[in-house]
Amino acid sequence: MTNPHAPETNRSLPIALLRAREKVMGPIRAMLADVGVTEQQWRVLRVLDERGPLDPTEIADRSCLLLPSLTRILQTLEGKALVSRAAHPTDRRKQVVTITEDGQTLIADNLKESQRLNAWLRDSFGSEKLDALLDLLNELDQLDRPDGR
Amino acid sequence: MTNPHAPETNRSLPIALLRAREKVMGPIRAMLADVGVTEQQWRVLRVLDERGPLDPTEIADRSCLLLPSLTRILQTLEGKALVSRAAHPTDRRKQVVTITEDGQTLIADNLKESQRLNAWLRDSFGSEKLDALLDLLNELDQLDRPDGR
DNA sequence: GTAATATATTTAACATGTTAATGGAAAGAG
DNA sequence: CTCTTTCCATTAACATGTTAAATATATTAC
Repeated sequence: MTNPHAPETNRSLPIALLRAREKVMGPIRAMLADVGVTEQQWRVLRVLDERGPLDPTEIADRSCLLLPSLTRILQTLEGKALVSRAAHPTDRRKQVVTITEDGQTLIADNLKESQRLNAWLRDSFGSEKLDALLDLLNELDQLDRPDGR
Repeated sequence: MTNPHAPETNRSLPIALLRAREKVMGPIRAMLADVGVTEQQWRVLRVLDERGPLDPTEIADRSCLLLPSLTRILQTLEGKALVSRAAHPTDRRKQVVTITEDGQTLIADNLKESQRLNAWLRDSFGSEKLDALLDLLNELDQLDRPDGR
């Protein structure tokens, strides 16, 4: 059974986005499960690794997480000693989150496999189609919603 | 701030799918919140309304939900008297879930607004681009994953 | 017909999504 | 300077996502 889905739901954009995301994330989740981090924890670690120490609000924006979720994720990551937190030097409302050496090691150990999965996607789906898809998704993201939020 | 996202994350397919989904679902969620049902509960009700009584496994497949989630959702919907459940006539492992009149009324009362939001999307994004996007997403969904699952 | 296997659904446990409310700290208005 | 407002982060409460285990029933193999 290659495609068990009814034709009508194939034309529902929310469902199509859901299925596509599951297709892409499945293998990545499997890889991360072996290391003991979730997809969201991985996103946070990568942001911190790429951009250096950040405050939670900026982490949330860059990793597409809501702050309440991020709060819990940072607590988990701190418990695993993959990140550390310090008070902001001037603004005492903020804090500064930094990836630890253990965190950087975890990223380094799995980046190659992650890139291999990306390469698989680009190869099997086609480079032109992948770029076209990304362009369309980014265009869609820039629409103004009817309720203006 | 129209587009606060760093350029590199715009080329990450999982993130792009996440953002696009949020863009499309935001207004729908707002509409459903007024009625007191979640996005997932709405999907279940629509499937039952369109296809008639079904067993949980088929509902899960058609509404893109995992069975443990669906179990809880059906309990909630049954508590709200929007669906009813009965034993399967021949196979006692299965059950048959049916949408109630209240459930059908809820669908009818909100279908027009839902269609209005779909029309907004098609108008503002463009009919050709929307179809192209759906085609690409469906193609992506038919790839075989490298881990074969 | 019984044992082994497979299927349908539920439960459990933990993580995240989502909205609202809270508490503490900075910024602005007067 | 004080009052109000805004901002940052957390907590709370409830719903769902995800994987594994449990339960009950059906099917298959022998």
